[in-house]
Amino acid sequence: MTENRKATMADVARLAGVSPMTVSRALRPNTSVSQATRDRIREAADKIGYVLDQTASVFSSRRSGFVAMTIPSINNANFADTARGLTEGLQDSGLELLLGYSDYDTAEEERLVEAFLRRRPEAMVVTGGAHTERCRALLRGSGVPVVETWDLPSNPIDRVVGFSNADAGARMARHLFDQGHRKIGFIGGNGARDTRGADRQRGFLQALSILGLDGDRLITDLDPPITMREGAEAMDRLLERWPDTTAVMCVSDLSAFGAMNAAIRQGRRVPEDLAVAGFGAYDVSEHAIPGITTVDAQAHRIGAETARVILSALSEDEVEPETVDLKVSLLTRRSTAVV
Amino acid sequence: MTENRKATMADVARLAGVSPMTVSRALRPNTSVSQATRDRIREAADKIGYVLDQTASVFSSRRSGFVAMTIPSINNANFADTARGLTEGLQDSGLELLLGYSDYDTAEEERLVEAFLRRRPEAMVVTGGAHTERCRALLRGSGVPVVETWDLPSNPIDRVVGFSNADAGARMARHLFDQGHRKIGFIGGNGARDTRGADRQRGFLQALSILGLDGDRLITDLDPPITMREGAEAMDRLLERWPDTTAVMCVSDLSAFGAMNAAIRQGRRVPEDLAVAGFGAYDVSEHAIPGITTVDAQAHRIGAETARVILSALSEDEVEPETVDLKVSLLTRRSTAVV
DNA sequence: TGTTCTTTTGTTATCGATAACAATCGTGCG
DNA sequence: CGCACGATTGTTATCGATAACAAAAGAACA
Repeated sequence: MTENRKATMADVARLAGVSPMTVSRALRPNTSVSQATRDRIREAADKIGYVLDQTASVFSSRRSGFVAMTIPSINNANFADTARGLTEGLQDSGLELLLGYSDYDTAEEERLVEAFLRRRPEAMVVTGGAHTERCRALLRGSGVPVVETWDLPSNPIDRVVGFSNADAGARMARHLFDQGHRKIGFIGGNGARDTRGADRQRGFLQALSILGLDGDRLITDLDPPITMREGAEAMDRLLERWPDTTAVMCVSDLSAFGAMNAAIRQGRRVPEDLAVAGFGAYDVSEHAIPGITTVDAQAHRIGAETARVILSALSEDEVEPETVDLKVSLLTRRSTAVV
Repeated sequence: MTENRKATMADVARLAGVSPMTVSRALRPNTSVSQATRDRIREAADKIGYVLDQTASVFSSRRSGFVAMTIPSINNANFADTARGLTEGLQDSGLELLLGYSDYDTAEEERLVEAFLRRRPEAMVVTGGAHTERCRALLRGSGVPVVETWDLPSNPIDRVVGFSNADAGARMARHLFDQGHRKIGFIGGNGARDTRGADRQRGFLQALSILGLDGDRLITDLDPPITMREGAEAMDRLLERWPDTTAVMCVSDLSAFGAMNAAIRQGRRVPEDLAVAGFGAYDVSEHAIPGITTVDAQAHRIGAETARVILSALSEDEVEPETVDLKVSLLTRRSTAVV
């Protein structure tokens, strides 16, 4: 317990009367060590409270045993679900997941990626397809599989597991149109930071244009992450400027919830006077009153598929980098119902 | 880019015409290297796309450069805020934060802690004061500062930055009593897993008892994490069993939101017919209609204080392990207003 | 019993950086 | 000019585990 020096394998080996190499083997699975020896070594290790020095192990074996992932925000149920799916998918392989968050900032992402690469991960997962040039170069030169997620970059670095954010936006525009709306607004973020949100907006506006509608009812000067508060303030501004708006799509469910409740506080009825839609299939959109129409991006499945792609890339056989397009689905709820 | 072998310091050294040691110094701050040499080396490193092998660096210097933290759930705004506060507080020291989540399971926490310790973190942060015996032994024997957070354990392992969950529950019980309620329920989780939630419940019931009220209107068989859905279902069950209940505290804001909206869907008016309160000061409690009374546990500050405690523990001078009790504050909103 | 094959254990070299110490360079000052 | 001292650079040993190869011990069979 209170040793001045931490125990090493040599200490365990001495106590168990074997060589350090045998200790090394005994503490790992799938190694050729007799059960009796293994037990004796395990016991000796426990006795002196030996904890493997993985820093030495990693250095020696050149296997770090982890996969690194950068996400824009740690406090986001969608990315958390993806991380969970990825963790679960990696479990059996013994790979751990290390997470870092970039705060929707590509410069910070670059810093993070570099910090991770210094620790020699066995694969890298990043969110989105927008990165600094240097970040792309670092990832390309890393020599490990790279997976871009939550997006379908036109010029991918390596592997991709995502969906079309533009499509998701377009889907919602058509839905609102189908519900009879012709004066439709959008609340979203400053696209320079949240490029996926910007893609949804782009797809949304493109669809409006195809449908012959104006796309000028926009509040898009918010700084990601767009929270409930930002959604609420944006809705107040939007309705002040364009009071005859009948439907609004928000870049995320959180902002949609804030926006919807801001409208309700103003005395509008949802969906009778105003339809509201979000994105992401967060819990809050299901439990809000009324329930909020949203898009399910299958966050968990993105993680699971990413795990599969990584494991296949790390397998012996030569594998062609793949791009997995997970289609999104529309969840229609009362917030956009025709009444 | 496409080297078959990754570049090492020796390669950079050769290119820059210096010794590997000088390269090592040049790539670290606060080292004695002339500006000219430093520039030349940096340039050479960039040229061949050299990325420091931190696994070797860590091994050699016995400084891993990271602090590990276990949290019960990654998808929880409170713990995310704490993690953010901790990250920010550690930034200047060059320490990174690695997160792992235990899924409200002490056995999983033990596994996580052991995995982290193998990588020799410079400090360990855990959530709560309940751990397996072996986990406590591992942490005690780790030789690094350990901080337990979000709790005030009676028998701490080392350092503590938290608050009294029992107090928080009691505060809310008294508040509901003061608002005139006498038939008060509680919705929470299975205490074996979420011990902090159980502490809030204990404090809550103790306060009710002191106030001379019954504490039997309980729905506490839920499995953490308690989501909006669980809150909603629990409220349905609670109101079916005890229809005359006039106030309910929920173990978290998420469950409170689900519970409140379930009651509203049943036709109850909040707060006129039923008061609802939560815990955690999540965004949703502020933006819900009506706003939900809650307890602000200062999640971000817990992280910031934890960073301070760690840095002080890692400083040269001998420091006595400290316990920081961050008091909570009650945020009263319309969901518990007298009308 | 001796031979062959498999399983178990041991030996040696090595991963890439940095600590600790040594040497050299450069500058200021008497 | 020569000395002293600080700044800069180099040399050597080392961190702790594991890969690769080698040897020994057991098992199987004729």
